[in-house]
Amino acid sequence: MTQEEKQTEQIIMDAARKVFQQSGLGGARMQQIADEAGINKALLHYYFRNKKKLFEAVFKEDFNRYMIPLSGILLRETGLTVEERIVTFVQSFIRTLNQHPHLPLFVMHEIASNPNRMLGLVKGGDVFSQVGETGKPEDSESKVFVWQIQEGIDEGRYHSVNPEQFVISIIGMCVYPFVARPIIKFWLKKEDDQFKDFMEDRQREVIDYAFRILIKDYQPYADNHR
Amino acid sequence: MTQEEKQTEQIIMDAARKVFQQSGLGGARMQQIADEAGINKALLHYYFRNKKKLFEAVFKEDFNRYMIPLSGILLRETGLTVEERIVTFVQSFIRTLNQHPHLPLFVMHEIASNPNRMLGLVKGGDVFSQVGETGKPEDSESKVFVWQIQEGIDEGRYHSVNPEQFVISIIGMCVYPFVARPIIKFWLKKEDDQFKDFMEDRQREVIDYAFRILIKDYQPYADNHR
DNA sequence: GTCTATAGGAAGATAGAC
DNA sequence: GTCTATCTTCCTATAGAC
Repeated sequence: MTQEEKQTEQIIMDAARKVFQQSGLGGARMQQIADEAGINKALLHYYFRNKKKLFEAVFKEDFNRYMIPLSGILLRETGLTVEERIVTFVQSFIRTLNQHPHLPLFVMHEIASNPNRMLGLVKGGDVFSQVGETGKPEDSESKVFVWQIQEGIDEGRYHSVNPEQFVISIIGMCVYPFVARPIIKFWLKKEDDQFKDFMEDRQREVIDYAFRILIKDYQPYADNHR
Repeated sequence: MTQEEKQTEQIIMDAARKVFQQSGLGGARMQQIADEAGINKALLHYYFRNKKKLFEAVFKEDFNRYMIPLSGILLRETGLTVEERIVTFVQSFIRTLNQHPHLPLFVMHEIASNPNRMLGLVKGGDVFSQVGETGKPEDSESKVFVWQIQEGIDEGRYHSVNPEQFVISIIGMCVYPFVARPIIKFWLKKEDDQFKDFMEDRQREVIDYAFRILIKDYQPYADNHR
């Protein structure tokens, strides 16, 4: 693949990403993508054969480049403690999504409209995939975090949360504002810039919430200084 | 409007809802809706003139019947305390969405793809709408909950959270699992029934989290009994 | 009110020149 | 590799019979 090919291919994918994120697979128009890329409709087919293949290329790239690494912070075997995972995850997650605010809704919507095909697409580089034995058979690597939390509960350091519910809550607190972005912008009367600032502040806040939910003697720094 | 008209109209809307929720406005096909309703394509146009109008009817009904009342529990002036609001909201919300799991993603996605038109559609019965003076001018009724929380913080009963961030967190913890339903089902290896049970359990858990984030001397019942 | 048949147009995909 | 022109398919929407 020459340098020029890669460049055009990338221009097309960026244009396609924009249109697909706005309109979804069904609603997107090849003409609109071509216009956005400043090229011709026929060229889209030259590079990607058809609309579905173009979509899958975009989706796969998004999922693998962003969703997988981010989930990995929380779920994969990394040697991090529970607390480190939470801090790193929340910060990386919100910062990344602040750069790509349309990503979550796009990914969620397309997975929902065809779970098997979409989840099938990303198998292989998948955080969820069943990998080798970890001494805890019948379960996947993606449960390490869950076990770590359970351990802390058993040792009496943590409140007795349901680890799976807790994980979903952290992710939810981070993702939801982006999914509901237009509503929140409307409710809080914020423009794009202000929303971004609001989400920057949110990092501290969510970490604080997560720790307060989980850790038994948690005393946030802010409590004595606000 | 006769009884029969209303019935047919409702059949069409139910069919349309199903198809729109699965495919979005752009991806939905009038033929598919007609099939789903067990009637003819032409009849759709007889009742709703065109696709866009049919879509708007469905969207508006969903939003007004479910989203507005639910948000109202949390946000509107009702005489409830903060604690009562949280308990009622989380329970109603999760129970309702357990009946209509596709609702949030549908609503969010369509608002995102055209915020002005969609948010315009629901103005009037809107939780966000600016209504009469409440003694706190320049702000809307939908901020009552925020003020209540601020009051509790000032009185030293609550931790010093950012009230807006806190509200969004509660909603996020409730909504996110439904938005990410296929992924979560996949990750936790749950079927529809098990997911439903998981969400039933989640009610207690989220209320617990919310209280632990907010209330200074919160001692959950479960802590002494698990 | 409900159907069949079809007009009319939009959008994906291809052929072929350059 | 990139374009213009065109084919073909599919879908919305309407006309008109019953």
